[in-house]
Amino acid sequence: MMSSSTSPPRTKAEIAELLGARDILPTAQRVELAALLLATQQHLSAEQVMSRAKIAGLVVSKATVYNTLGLFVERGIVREVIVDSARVFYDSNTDPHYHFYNVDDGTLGDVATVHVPIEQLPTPPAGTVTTGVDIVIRIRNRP
Amino acid sequence: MMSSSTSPPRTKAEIAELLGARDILPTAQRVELAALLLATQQHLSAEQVMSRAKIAGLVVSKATVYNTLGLFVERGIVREVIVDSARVFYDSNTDPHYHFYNVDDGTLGDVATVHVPIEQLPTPPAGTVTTGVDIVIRIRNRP
DNA sequence: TTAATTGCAAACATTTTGCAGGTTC
DNA sequence: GAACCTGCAAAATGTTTGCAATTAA
Repeated sequence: MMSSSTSPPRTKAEIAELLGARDILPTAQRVELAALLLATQQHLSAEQVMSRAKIAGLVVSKATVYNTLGLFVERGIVREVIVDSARVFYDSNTDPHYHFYNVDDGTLGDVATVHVPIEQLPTPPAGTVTTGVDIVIRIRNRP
Repeated sequence: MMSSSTSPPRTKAEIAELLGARDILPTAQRVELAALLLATQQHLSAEQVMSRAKIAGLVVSKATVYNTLGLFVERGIVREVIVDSARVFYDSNTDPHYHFYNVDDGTLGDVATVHVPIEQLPTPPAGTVTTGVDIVIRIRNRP
């Protein structure tokens, strides 16, 4: 199984291939948004994605940014991070890991799973299955 | 230090006292909302609080529910739980613990900290301090 | 009586949706 | 050419706010 710690796809062809592998029709907007998102390991809100797209000269509407981010989450291209009721963050690192969330900045940082060794997980309630474990370490700038 | 696992305050006088201890003026709406919230250990969204208040025959506006929940969070009467981008949950259990989140139901369950033994926490980035650790175990109903 | 609180409605921010026009295979 | 995608604007959600009327100490 390939890890997203592999160096990011660089060419549009590589990105188109990556999208195709997840049954995503690689339209111009999707390829460019994926290129933007996957360029580095990062955590961006939808609004940040839009502003970076605009800065990069991309022609994408707000609706398409939201639709595309939703599709990318559904297909495992990026991961949703829920730490703040005000907005969703999209994480280009889909490998298992946890997060620091700076409530002063509104910025996210990665925490490798090895840094939070968990001895055991509780059994989920009867009739349910565990689909994931999210750990958020909330931090503040020191006064 | 008192734990919220103590049996809940029952009388309005007890609740008023509890609010007063946190420098919250115990108005009728606040006392009734606190009584509703603290009756048992539970996880309610603002909308659920409003609907239960209405069912209980309370006279409270939406603005007051939101203002009061915000105040209660700030003063440690209840705790915010962020697991879903669509709404905030308010947890009447303020003792340290983690959560199951059933994404099918939108329901929360408690997980005692002893059930997720963490050997160590990572050092927060320079210039920051850790203010809390949230763990959410996402579950789904078995197919 | 003076400050604090409430309620209503309007404002907000984020995200979703309907639909006409454009694109892809 | 059939299915799918995009963009605009409007709608939907959940939450916050301005302000006049009410209540608390």
